[in-house]
Amino acid sequence: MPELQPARGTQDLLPETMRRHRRVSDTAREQARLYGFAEIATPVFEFTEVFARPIGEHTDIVAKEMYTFNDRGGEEITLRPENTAGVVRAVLSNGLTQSTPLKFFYSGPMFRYERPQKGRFRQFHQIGVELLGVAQPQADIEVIALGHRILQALGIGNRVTLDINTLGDPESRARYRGALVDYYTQHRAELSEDSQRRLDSNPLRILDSKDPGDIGINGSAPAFGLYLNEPSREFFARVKDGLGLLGIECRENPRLVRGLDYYTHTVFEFVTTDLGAQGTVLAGGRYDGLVEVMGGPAMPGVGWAAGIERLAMLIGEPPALARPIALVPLGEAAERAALKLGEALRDAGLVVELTYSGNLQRRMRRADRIGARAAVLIGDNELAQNAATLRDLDSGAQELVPLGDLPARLKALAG
RNA sequence: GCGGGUGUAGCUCAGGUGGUUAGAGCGCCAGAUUGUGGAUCUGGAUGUCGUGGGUUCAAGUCCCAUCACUCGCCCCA
Repeated sequence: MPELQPARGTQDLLPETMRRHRRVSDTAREQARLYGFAEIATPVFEFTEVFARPIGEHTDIVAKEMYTFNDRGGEEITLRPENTAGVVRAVLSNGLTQSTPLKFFYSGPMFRYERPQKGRFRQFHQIGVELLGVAQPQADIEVIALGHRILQALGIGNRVTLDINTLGDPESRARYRGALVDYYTQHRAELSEDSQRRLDSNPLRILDSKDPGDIGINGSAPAFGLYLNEPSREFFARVKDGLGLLGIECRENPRLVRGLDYYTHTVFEFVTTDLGAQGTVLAGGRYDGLVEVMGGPAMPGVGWAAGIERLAMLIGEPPALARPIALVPLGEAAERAALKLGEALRDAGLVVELTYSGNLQRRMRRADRIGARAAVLIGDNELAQNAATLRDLDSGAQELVPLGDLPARLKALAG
């Protein structure tokens, strides 16, 4: 074990970072609540099949990025690489399919065995929503609107753009995929090494290639529009219309292809150019076949997930913390009185920190360091009068205040 | 998994072509100020030079390996 380092791709969330994470997840949770999404939590690990089948055996996530191991009972377990499959499993396990629509919000850690990079970790955190049981495009529109609203609320609406595309229904997608395979197979030798591999694993991905040679070949690749059947075309048009109605700007990107097998119809990504190679900040789509693939009834679904780390890096400073009141006792009797006074002040809702050791000067310096709004000094003089010296640390003014008046006085200061 | 860059104090970084006890700023600690913080002044402590090998009379400095971070590819949030 390499000494005292965290395992590769993991990190400690120290208070400053944690506050940013909390700002992201709290904001998302609150906005999701306004749409009727209820928070749930599913296990951090599941039986491997829960992820392997729905995500797709040949996807990178399943083929090389899952933390999979056998537990002591011999079960094959996987740390969740994403949460949609877990949520669907929970829906099926708990018999929730009777009471659609289902609207869930979640927040928690995910795990992928990848080479770490800026905005990419082996343990990372996602917030996400899933809306199950609604086949209408209104579901797509609301889910995207919720993502949009969260980004706005976080103050980064102007740093991201929304890309949107459709993969059509399974029939359209299969026909298009067939056409692409035919086309690229004819040009197999000219394709980049990566794209030759993609041709076998996920041909739609070739459309998204950054290789200059591939881009040339893509120029005359068949367009999805020709293979979309009428219902799929109509569905996508209604999604776009709804977004327009809500004033949500988006860019139709026919090259937007999502990696997971379960997507159908709408796919979308909010992307930024401020995070290097990791541009995607919130992404998702519709997954109408997933529930059935996992052994449930035919049930449509749409959702998205967002990377908390990535969002936390984009947002500004979180709001300042409430400034504490510092208790500064001097002497044995005062220490005891301060302990009790602290509880009384906290009963009044004040943030109170004790200065634990040292002489007056040291304790006052400590009070200053923690950004205290005021210091409450208690020594023998004060005790004798059942009062305390209240010092305003911003103005430097101080006066003797009866203990009974302290909560009100401090609340006035803190407010 | 592939390719490039970086690794010296808690933090940000100096340390030409190898040469004695490895430096600065910030921060930290102590004092000036034994019932009063911030500012100032004075003094102090920082460290397996990422780790392990190698070359050399001598390695923070050169070589190899390894680990971590970082940028890009792949993929993705």
